[in-house]
Amino acid sequence: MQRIERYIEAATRDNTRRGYRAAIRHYEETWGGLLPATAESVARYLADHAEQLALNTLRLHLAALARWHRDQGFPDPTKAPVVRQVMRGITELHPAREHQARALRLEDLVRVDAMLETRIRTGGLAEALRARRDRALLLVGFWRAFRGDELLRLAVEDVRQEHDGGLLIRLARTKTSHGESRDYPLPRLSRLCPVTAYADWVGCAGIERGAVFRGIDRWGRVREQGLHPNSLIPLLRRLLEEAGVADAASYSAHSLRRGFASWASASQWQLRELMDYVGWRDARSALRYIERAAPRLGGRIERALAAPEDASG
DNA sequence: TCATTCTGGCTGGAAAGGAT
DNA sequence: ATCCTTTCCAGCCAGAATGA
Repeated sequence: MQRIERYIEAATRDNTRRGYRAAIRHYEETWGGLLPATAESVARYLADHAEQLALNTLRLHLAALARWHRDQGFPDPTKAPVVRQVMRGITELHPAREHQARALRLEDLVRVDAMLETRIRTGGLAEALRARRDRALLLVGFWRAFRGDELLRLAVEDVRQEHDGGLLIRLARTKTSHGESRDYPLPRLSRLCPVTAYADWVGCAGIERGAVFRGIDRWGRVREQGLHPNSLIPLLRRLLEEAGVADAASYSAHSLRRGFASWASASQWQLRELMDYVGWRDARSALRYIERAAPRLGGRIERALAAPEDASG
């Protein structure tokens, strides 16, 4: 019995459970709804929050309510026609304006890297060590376009030296792959090299197993555990701020992933290449970034007009 | 000072479902 | 059969409080 529960537990991430719990609490306590709910009350609940909450949040709350009813063995009121119609109406009247993380530009990466380089050469022991960590974090994060959680979950056991001088990183778990792990190559570069930065950090910190990116206290002692996911954003912003990047507070952990994707699309990477490298299975995910680089499209068309060419595609 | 914890709200991405 | 939309759930972000 206990074994079953263990697997059921593992089927849903903590974060999802947390989100659902919050949604149910919101329905019951904040709004005063009764459970099990009727389709009409769910529709009213949605209408009452249509102006305050984002469309995606309403969808999340709906998913939580559906899940609750399914789990308790009640009919699911969220699938009723009224509810669907109300959702459609909200979509119509309050269209979502989604906010995307700001892409980190290569020139800003260069600035931060230069600053860290200086610290490594001239800083004190603790300062230089921290600079080594930050540099590895930044360069691996950017060139591999990892999500924040993937970056912080990285362990030295997952990293293998390749014959060509690059690294091969095995991620056992990403946001979208559950069972199987996947290998991501990390190339050696002539400048802003993530492989060198990684080796330098791991070597100097004497990390032989476990988390790659760890906390460092003010005396320069490296912790056993990895950095907490919530520490990444403040860390990154501080680096950008110190390097003099304008509007440092507007960047986030996802800016590394976005930054790489924007750079790649601006550097004429093909859609397929980008999808394969970053690990997107759906072209639309990659297209989002390419559309961001749309101003360049004009330039490409101009060039193509100026230099008539064959119609190979 | 450098980092973690907590929790509400939001975005992202694959797969299922539906329309044509 | 193909394309588009919806669903579901995973992770991202903010910001304040709290430690070592």
